[in-house]
Amino acid sequence: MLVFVDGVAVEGEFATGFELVRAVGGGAEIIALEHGGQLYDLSATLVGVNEVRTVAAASKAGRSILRHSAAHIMAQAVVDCFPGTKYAIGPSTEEGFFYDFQLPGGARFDLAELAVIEERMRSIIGERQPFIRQEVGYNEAERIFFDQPYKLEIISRVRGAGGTEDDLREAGGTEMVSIYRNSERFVDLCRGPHVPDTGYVKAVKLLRTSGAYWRGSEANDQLQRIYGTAFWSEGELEAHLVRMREAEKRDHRKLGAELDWFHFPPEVGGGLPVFHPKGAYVRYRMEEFSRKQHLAFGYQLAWTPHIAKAALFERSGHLGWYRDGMFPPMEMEGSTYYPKPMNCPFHILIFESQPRSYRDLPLRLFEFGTVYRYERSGTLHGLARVRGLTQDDSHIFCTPGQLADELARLLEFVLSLLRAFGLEEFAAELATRPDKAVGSEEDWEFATAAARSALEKTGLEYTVAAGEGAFYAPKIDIHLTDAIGRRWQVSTLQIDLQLPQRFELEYQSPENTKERPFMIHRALFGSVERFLAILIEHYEGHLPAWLLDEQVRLLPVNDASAGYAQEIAGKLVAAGARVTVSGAGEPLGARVRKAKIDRVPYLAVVGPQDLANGTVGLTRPRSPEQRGFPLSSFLEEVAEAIREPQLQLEIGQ
RNA sequence: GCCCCCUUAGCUCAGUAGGUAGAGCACAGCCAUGGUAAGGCUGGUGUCGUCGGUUCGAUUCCGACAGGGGGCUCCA
Repeated sequence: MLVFVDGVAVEGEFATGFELVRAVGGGAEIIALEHGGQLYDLSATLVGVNEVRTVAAASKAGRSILRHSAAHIMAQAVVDCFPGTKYAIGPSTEEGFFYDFQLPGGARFDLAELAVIEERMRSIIGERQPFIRQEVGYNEAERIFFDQPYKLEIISRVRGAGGTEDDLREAGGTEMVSIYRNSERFVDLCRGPHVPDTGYVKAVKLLRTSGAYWRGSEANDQLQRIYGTAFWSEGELEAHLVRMREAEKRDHRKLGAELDWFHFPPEVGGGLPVFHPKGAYVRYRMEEFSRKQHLAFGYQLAWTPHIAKAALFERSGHLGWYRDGMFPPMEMEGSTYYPKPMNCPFHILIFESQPRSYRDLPLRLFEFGTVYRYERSGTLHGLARVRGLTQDDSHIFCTPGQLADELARLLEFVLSLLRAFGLEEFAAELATRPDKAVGSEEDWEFATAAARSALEKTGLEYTVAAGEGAFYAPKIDIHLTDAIGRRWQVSTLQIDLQLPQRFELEYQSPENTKERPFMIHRALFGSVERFLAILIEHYEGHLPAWLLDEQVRLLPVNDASAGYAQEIAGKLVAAGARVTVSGAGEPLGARVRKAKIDRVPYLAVVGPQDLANGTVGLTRPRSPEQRGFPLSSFLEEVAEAIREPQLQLEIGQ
């Protein structure tokens, strides 16, 4: 018999996955099989199956099998350590796994107990308990789980022919349910698949506890959740933990406070940052640079207020579809005003303030517009998720014929501006028509094709997220990868089919007819606040010198060197640098330490020897110092580092 | 919004088995003029997040609320 394994024909008859894996010369790198769109244990029967795909241990699916198995091991450990514990559900997640429990007497886990549970898990792993799958009827299942109310609930839900995806994942089917047993003591309702035995889980770590309601509803029991993660090797786990610590070190909330850049006064309100002088300076540089580039690239500036009457947002549709995301209304002189959640309606008013000709198009409006959005308190996260944010927002009005080119030049502009901030790794995502969408098929088709051709023109790697578009428009999202490999969504380009229609926008065509323009919404940084957060984390607080209010700090070794320091400062200032001199009021070591904590990009110690030789003692971020560095080279290097980046653009205006 | 955890000096944190608190850093003054991540001495610093309850007495115990953190959820 011929069996197709990953598309390759193999001669033979295989009772189980183990036999097949052996036959194709595979080993532990294959952890499960897939056929008929389902994943199966290696121990599952293969009789009558003639086409399978192997699931690599290292693949995403392979890792979630591992982590799901680790969740079972954790549940067994918890039941061992806390007899009488009821266990609920325990899936794998993006980065690990969790399991929800109800401890006897409503007890909670504490951190010390996690270590005990982890220790117990290691001994279960050491026992190499096999994961044994069985299919049993409902009555049998109810007998097995007689003292597990959550499992019984899942069984009865599945039995009632209902059952959610989660229920099915736990129970495994609607005729029979599947269970996994991996010792006399522990059995769980589970669809699987699992690793062959507990010994496959080479590295496991419990990370934190939190509360969670059964089935996510506060009307239900309150359970205790433990999060953990697992890997195929200690090395991978260690790398993951290092990455977590690294991310923690880069946390922009911590660095923001340390650098004295911003904070969130409770008196102002959650998600509403105030920027201190140094942080405000960085913002100012980011914004001025961006404004300048926009002006050079054919944009015109716009400026619009923070609030507007309800009628505007009714007309734009925001009150219809976005009301829950808006700050509540204010009354004045019999009118109702709302803080704006977006800038587009205002820019549209500018477009329609006068009759427009095709000669006016494309009309590109640009604004740093601060918008206010209601984000639920639990979702706020430093500058990355706020309630008052400044979008570097633009709206481009163009003819249908201009759309594809306009998108292409826009993409290139976006990428070159992001590159100017030292970011290098990008990926795009084209989000297409969702099921629930407005507008004609033809319009969607046209706009999506324009987006696609723009992406292909720039050669940017992109994926298609089918059905992920806004209900009114396809969009292109730009993601960037930071210095430690995390992906952040930044820019978004949306081709709007709806607003021009709602506002009945028109322009006069060359044929003297009235035509409807296309509109492109575009935020480049996304929001200034969030982009700053990304920069802080990407650079670990060491932002490029051209953005900073203090670029050079000079440290005279003693008072006798103060004159030399002042002389150098004068030259640097003349070259356009922002310089401070930290005089000999305290010991040099202390001043050096402070400069490093403040992350000043250029730190120059000058003393009598430097004065005599025309040198400085130079320290750059995260590099060893260089003593006796020639002053002239230092001046040149600083002049270079503080220069604003130049955009590399192929498409002209 | 929901769950769990946390909230003591500007910051990081200790502490009181219920009798109104302490360290380091920071800050101020004086001394020290120092060659690359904390020089020395002296000094001031707190409604122990807020409100309520229990108690002779609450920073400590209980409750509510606020703020922060970790998750969940949501993100046209």
